Amino acid sequence: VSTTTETQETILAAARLMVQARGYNSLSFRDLAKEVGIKSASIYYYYPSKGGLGAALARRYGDDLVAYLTELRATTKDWKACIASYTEVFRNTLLRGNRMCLCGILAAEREDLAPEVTAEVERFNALNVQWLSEVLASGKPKMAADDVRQWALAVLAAVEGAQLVARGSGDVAVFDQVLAGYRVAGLLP
Amino acid sequence: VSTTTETQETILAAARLMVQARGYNSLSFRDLAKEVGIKSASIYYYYPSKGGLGAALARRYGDDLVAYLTELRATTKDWKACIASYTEVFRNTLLRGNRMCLCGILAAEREDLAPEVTAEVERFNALNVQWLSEVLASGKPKMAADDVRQWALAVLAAVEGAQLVARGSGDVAVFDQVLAGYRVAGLLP
DNA sequence: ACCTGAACACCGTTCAAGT
DNA sequence: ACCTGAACACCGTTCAAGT
Repeated sequence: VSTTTETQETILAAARLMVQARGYNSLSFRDLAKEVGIKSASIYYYYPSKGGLGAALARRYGDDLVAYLTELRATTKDWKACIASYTEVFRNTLLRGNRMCLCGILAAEREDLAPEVTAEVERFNALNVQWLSEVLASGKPKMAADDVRQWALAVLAAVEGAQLVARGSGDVAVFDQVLAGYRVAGLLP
Repeated sequence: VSTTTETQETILAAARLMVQARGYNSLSFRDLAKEVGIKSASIYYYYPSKGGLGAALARRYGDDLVAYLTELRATTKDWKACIASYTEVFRNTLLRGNRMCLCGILAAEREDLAPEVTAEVERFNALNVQWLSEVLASGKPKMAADDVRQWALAVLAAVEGAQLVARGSGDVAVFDQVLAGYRVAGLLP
């Protein structure tokens, strides 16, 4: 159980937006500190290193998504609507300044990540596969558990890929077109 | 028509591997120069800036892929075998040091790219969609051209996503599992 | 034509010092 | 408890100078 101070929250929020927009490597402690209103050296009072901040960032990102998805599943009965809301999350990220899923962009930068950050990225993927598996299984009750899991992993990868290519094109319409293609193929309901 | 010197080729080859492994932002001119056997300032004799090198890198990457794919299509009649070889290219990239498609990792770093580099990333995507469209159309001759193109774009995004998630997991088996999921869904033949 | 050392403003990080 | 300035070795880039 960890508590965070107000300053820590400000740091996390600002850093998240910066990393989603420009990547982990481009995150400058001096720029981040300027945004928060402190000096770059002060960040080290709250986080031991850039890796430490990155890990906290990824963990919080996963926690927030799980909170949203849990709530979504509790209030939305239709599994197809659940999947639609799921993909909408990734779409909205693009809409907000052509940003990427935090863990998607971290995956691309894997070789530069501290082990603690890599671990959080893997946890994030596992969380997504878990939730997707539950939703997909509720839609196809007769499907074998292993097949459902494989499907869930494919959905995660496909949506991350759609976001990556759309971002590279700088055009949300590409995201929509790719997802339409997934639906025609039967990957998405 | 542009010719490249021997030194330029050495720079391009070394830089490609470095960017695929660690990303564009992490590419250090000092490290690159050390690899080539010159000083970092000398790179500016061949390329006007990091952006200029990045653009040359992406263009060459696209050219090389097109050359391979054209040859592949000329020698392989079966469209399913063509698609299988296509995905194999991405798989092999992962196998060589957990590397990523150059333009995939550049797409993730889009906000930090010079406009000339972004343009090359978009060209790369277009090249892939074009080739995939031709192959898929040969497999489904009755499908409408727009639908084929949408399918092709979906395949590109899906494979890029599979690579991204697999790299984040540091495990090629994830790539294989995702692709198996695509095949079951019908996205891949 | 091709290469270099030295300088510039940047970066993450450390640390002794301030309140 | 919280913050800072100054220093370290890095970075891309420039440029005058070398052969």
